[in-house]
Amino acid sequence: MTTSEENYLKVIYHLSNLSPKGVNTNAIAAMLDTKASSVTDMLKKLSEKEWVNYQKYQGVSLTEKGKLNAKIIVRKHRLWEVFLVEKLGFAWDEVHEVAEELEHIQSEKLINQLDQFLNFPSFDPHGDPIPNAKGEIKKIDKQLVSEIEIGKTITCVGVKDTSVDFLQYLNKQSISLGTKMKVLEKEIFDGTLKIEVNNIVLVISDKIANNLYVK
Amino acid sequence: MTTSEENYLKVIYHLSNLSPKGVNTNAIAAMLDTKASSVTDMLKKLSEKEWVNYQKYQGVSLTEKGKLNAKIIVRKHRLWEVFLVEKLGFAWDEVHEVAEELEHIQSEKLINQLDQFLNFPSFDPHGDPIPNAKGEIKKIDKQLVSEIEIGKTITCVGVKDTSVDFLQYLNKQSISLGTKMKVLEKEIFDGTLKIEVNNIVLVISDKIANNLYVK
DNA sequence: TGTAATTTTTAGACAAATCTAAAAATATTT
DNA sequence: AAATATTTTTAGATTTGTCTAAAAATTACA
Repeated sequence: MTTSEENYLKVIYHLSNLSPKGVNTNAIAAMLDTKASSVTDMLKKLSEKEWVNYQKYQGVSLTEKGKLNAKIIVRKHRLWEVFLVEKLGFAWDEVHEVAEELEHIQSEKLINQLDQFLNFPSFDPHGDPIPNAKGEIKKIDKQLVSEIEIGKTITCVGVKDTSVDFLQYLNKQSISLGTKMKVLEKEIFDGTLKIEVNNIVLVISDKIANNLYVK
Repeated sequence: MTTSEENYLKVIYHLSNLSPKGVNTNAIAAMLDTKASSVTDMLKKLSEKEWVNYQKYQGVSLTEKGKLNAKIIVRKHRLWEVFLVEKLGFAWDEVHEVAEELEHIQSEKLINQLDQFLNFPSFDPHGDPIPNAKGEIKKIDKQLVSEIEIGKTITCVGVKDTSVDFLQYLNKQSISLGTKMKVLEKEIFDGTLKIEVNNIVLVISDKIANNLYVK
């Protein structure tokens, strides 16, 4: 499997959660920062290898084989992220780019030994679940801050957006996994929230509230 | 720098030690398992980037810039080998292939943090020196077993050939870095040696004796 | 439901790294 | 030094993944 093929499978896997009936060519192109025509070419190739179900103009979905492959790549990505943070002292906003490269290293032994070395972690530094060697994923129930009712005390367990900008915003507010907070007030007009974090009252936009997972 | 360019630089670097006046096209092709014509193409490209001194039919040598780049790749390769053996429990005959992939990951921070995590090792699992971040290499004096005079007691400090076949031969004889041995007898006719290792008398061919470093 | 807008695909081209086959340069041998 | 052998380079083709521009299909909407 080439690096390019792996990137396509991973993107289709992630987009499948949002549009389960079929992923659009343009959506894939946007995620991979490439052109729709390039996506079409690759979809034909992936289809021949039977990793995706593809019919002209109808979007794609992963086959079982393709889904397993995708999960293995996600597994590798997230395990490397844990390694970078836990062992090499990277911050959670510094790991993505490097993990994008490391996830393509081909060695089953490497990844299983790494898993063991890290003590079989279930979640990566952004709170996302790590598939096991069979591709099985342990799900936890989590909600977006925007869905929490007023007065509840909650704990940060993950982020939906893992962009550097968002993570660095959270750094600035000293919010990380495990941080406790309380929803004080909701503004109906624009979805703005007032929350208490680290003994400070913070106003967060609906965009923030829609990208922070809590329990 | 592409993976392919990095592989060429690394090979030219290693071959330069053997033929300092200029590395041959065919020698590079043999090392990279490719054709001479492909090598010529790449040499032109490397020359344009000023990483090698190249004149048609005259062989190549690395420029200072090229040599530094090559040493950084060697540094990465050897640090990853240490990681695989020390942290992930790989054997010394299992690391080469994976390190060949890992050496191409592009992140200065990654490699310097890894160096620190491993406690700034000076040698890889085969006894080869690890260049520091500036490309400086600590040399130790070591000799081939074939050069040792009869009666001397010596310690294994490295291997010249790092092929799986040779390393597994050494495994079979329980020879690893740090193993002590004594040269008992030399056969003039074919260079065969009798040595004492692990309280056993062992007959080794001149090929073995020419690939095992001791001190 | 027919027209316009959008999405997707096709056709043909390009860059990187490789290959084969043939030509050119260098090295070796007699 | 001429003939032969070897090494290296050139010329032209191939593969992978990408691109642009145009055509085709689908979707939106008036």
